[in-house]
Amino acid sequence: MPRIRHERFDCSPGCTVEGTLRYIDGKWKGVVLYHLFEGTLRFNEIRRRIPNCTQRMLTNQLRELEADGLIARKIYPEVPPKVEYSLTPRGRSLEPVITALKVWGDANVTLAPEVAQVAA
Amino acid sequence: MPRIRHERFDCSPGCTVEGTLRYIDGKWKGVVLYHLFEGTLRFNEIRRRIPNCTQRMLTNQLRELEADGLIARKIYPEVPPKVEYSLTPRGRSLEPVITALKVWGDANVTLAPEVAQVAA
DNA sequence: GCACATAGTGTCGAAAAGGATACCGTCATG
DNA sequence: CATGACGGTATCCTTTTCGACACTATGTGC
Repeated sequence: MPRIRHERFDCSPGCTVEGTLRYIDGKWKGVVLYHLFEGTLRFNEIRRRIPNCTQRMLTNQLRELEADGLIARKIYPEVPPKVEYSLTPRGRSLEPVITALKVWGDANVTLAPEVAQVAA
Repeated sequence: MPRIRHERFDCSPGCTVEGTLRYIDGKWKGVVLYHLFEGTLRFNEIRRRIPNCTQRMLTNQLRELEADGLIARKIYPEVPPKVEYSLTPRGRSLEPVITALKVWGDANVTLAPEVAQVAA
């Protein structure tokens, strides 16, 4: 269930800002979208890219993104199961937003020391 | 206390995206920032602009924004008390991000029917 | 027969976020 | 004397979020 920040967006006038946040808020949604910008991925491919996210949480986040019309879920009736996730046009339209977030973050977010070291 | 989305931003590679979200996540932060883009405001001026936010929550959000270096709090030693809030340069640098969120929201967020009616 | 991969679901519990309400001191006004 | 504006705190409680862990079904390979 998505977190309902405000039942109605009556907090004027930043309301559509909050409205957008509602879509990408969720602990792993930003990262999931980020990876899907690169192309269609299967469930476990996403999982391997986000090792800190539990299976249950990933399923949750994917379901919410799907319910919000940002990603598409395609099931192949095979065994073992095969499910592919991809962005919808609406989801892809979020790219400038994610990019803006990333640009600011690259300039302003200080990584934890040990992470910065790994990156260095 | 700010919501710690990840203790360390090791969720690569969308990490700085999440890092930015961490700053503007908080039920009323987006709206508060939005109002402060227009200029310096006193506590109760902000309060009146966001009637659905309780006093306690507003104080919380302002404290977090201040701790994150996004807004400045200036206290005038007067009585009755006077406290002014304004954006720091770092806070102002978030404007393109908030704008990106708002642009997407304006295009993609459907307002609740009764709110849309009022706006019409 | 056993483990493994796939893509999940169910249940439990801890922690965090957020809302309601009451309270604080000081000064000005009526 | 009571009320209101100002900028908060303190306390309590509920809701939401999230992580841990176990469990499911089916088919393949050893």
